[in-house]
Amino acid sequence: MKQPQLIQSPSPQPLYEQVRRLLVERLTAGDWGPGELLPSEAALAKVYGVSQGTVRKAVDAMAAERLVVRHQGRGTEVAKHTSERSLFQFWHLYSDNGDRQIPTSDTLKCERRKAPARDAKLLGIGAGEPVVRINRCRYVKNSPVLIEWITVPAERFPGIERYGHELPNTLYALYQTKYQVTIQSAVENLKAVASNARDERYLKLAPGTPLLEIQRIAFDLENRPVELRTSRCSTQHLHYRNVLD
Amino acid sequence: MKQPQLIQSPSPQPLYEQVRRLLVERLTAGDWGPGELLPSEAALAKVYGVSQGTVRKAVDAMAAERLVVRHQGRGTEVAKHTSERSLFQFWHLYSDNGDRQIPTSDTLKCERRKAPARDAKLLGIGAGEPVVRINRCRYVKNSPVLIEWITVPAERFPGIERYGHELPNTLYALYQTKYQVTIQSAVENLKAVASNARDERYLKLAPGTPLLEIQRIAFDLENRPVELRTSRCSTQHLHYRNVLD
DNA sequence: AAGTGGTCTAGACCACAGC
DNA sequence: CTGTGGTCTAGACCACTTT
Repeated sequence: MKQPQLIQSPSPQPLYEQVRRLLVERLTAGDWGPGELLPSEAALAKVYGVSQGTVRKAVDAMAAERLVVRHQGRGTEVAKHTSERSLFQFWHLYSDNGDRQIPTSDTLKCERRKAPARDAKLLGIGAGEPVVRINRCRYVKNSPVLIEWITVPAERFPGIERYGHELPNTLYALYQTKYQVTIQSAVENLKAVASNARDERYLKLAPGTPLLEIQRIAFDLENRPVELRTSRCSTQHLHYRNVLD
Repeated sequence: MKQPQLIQSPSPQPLYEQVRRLLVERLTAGDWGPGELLPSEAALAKVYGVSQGTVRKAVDAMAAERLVVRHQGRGTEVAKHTSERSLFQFWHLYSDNGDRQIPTSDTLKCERRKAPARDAKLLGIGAGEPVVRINRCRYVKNSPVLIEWITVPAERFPGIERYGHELPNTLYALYQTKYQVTIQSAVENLKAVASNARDERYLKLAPGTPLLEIQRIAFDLENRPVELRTSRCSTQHLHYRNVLD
């Protein structure tokens, strides 16, 4: 029988924070899968021996982090990596006319290899440990807009290289459903760079076109780095939008 | 005598939302200036005829928007545009070595003119209405890193063109202290572009260097657009960092 | 010591979803 | 109708800052 994991009132951490941590742990452990409903606030309050208001504050925090989605009258759902979420949280490229959509993908390469020192360091693994490297070209309305390289540790995604050209468009949904890895946050570094011959061939560009290069590190629920992604993008008809507030 | 502005319980808006709006209004009207303390939660609860918990939720929301800063034991302070805030909220360029600082500025031009149609539309004013246009070159450790053009409506910033070369480095603090305009949020659109002769002269670049162009629209407390800013930035030694979560 | 925000509780009532 | 989250209250106690 699972015990209510003693919680004490006079402690370094507020109660709602302790509850939040316990819930995130259980969520990470897979006690409730993406799309399922958490127990009701009243039930959780009883389990942890705190008031419903305290549970509420814990769940509010998780909702703010988009770990969970509240539905009045229905319950609180564990967040799923739908294409919606990918679009709103992880896709910042807009057409200049305002359109916005997840582009389609062509997988160019997908193979296992040893991690270069730099990638290994960023992923928090040992140099030379196996990673899978994916190269894709992505299209909006059948026009190529960017090429990207993705590196993930093979250990967290066993056999992912076998998907090859069958890799789905929204990788984060695959990570979540097939490998129980939920991408929770990311950091992107942007630079302007000149296109090289390879860019020009795939993106049909004139030599030396300025490109936007986006280097992303994506993190799981426990803030461990799980994916590196470099995208080189023509901004002739697109722009990267960022809201500061 | 100012009346507690009747608040009714069964209404389209939750009470805490009504309180929040009223507080933001008074804040916009200047009832409390940047750096001052709001009345205590208990006092506000009495004024508006609601419980302290409801005021708390309203103020929490304002704190989340960075309109206000809470200090346990001291009170709740109206947010100031310190260089700190400018740095954390509105400055996304990092040195590749990780450093980060507000660059110094040289004002190249600062003059009144009629708003071009495009700028007028973005600023929500009539075409041809007066604006002030500022051109600056900015430096990190005495190296030029970007040139920027800033356009503000003359009506909101009367006489700002007379600052000329005396314009301070952090304009948003000037807007707030001299013109009671608090920049609250902004939207940035980024593109990679090729440098032109002017860029190359000021930034000491080779012809056709790729630059990061950042177009920003900044909004005040009431979400009205009050500043347009275009920055062209060499990303040889800098990058634009964005955190997604 | 007095005043402030921060946490926590218990309980009431409302709005909505699903049976 | 029942169960869920959403709002609101009143009051207790704690932690911190200021006088």
